Amino acid sequence: MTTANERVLTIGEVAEATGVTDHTLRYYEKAGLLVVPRLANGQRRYREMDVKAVEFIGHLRRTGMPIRTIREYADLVRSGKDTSAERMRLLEQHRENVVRDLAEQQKHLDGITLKIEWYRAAMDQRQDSGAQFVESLSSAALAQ
Amino acid sequence: MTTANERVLTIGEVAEATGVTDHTLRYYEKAGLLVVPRLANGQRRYREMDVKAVEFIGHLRRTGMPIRTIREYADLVRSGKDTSAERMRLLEQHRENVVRDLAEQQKHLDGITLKIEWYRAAMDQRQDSGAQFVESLSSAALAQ
DNA sequence: TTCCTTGCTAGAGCGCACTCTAAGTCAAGT
DNA sequence: ACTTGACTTAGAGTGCGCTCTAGCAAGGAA
Repeated sequence: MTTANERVLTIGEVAEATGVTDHTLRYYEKAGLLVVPRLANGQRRYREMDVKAVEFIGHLRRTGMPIRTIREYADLVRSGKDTSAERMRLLEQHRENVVRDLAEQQKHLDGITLKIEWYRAAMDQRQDSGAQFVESLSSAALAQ
Repeated sequence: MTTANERVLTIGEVAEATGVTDHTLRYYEKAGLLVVPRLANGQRRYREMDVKAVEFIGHLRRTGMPIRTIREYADLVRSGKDTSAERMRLLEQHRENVVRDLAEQQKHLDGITLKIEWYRAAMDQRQDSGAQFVESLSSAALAQ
């Protein structure tokens, strides 16, 4: 079922390929996110699936999933039992969180955009009608 | 120009109103994000504009602007000079960063959604055709 | 008066996710 | 034989943004 002569990568090659430092790769492994096979001398050799796992961990991390939750997911994957339902539930829960966060960030971004537009209006105004406007602008900038 | 009898709030009231703890409000002040007037006995009294500032800081923080950058902005606001152009530039720079981050997060979210759909397909498959599928599912879950 | 609440300061502590250091192993190249 | 470079470990250190503690002061209610 498994392909016998799979191409394997050193930790340095995986770091290069994924943009995750070798330090962090070891850290992920120690944290239980990965289990990577070793040579007799102890060196790690990453299979294609390990690299894919690192990439998927990237998706989870960069959407704000904490290491400990990724670990829970990884534990489910390795439990031997069929935990697909739980894993799916965990991912769906996370997706909901991310969608909510994105919406919230968008709202905060709108607040910032409004302020930028206010600045632009203020500066246009000043160009038309002299420096008078500047005073109220200064005090209002963090406040308004 | 300034309204004389403005309503002022204690730190506790501002904490209540903004959802930022009193500890954090003091921390923000120490970090140079706020300058809040005091009573003779040293207690803070927040004006309407201070509360607005806290809220705007919230927009910046929750879109990932570091404290030190918010401090730069606050310093510009308080510099006395007309720094509106710089302030606007700083905010626009931040907005660009946020827009880029949001797009990137969306991409990572898509990767997660794909995996969820893969699980759903796998589970549907299993329902149709027995447990055979489960094996490959387990090993592929972090990898695929 | 005594208690309770709310405030103050300086500074320590925390949780997170890395990030780096020290000291060593190993294999290949010159 | 020696150097180089990539790897190994355990564990310390870092940066960020809070978060909390200790010890004190002031004001109002019972």
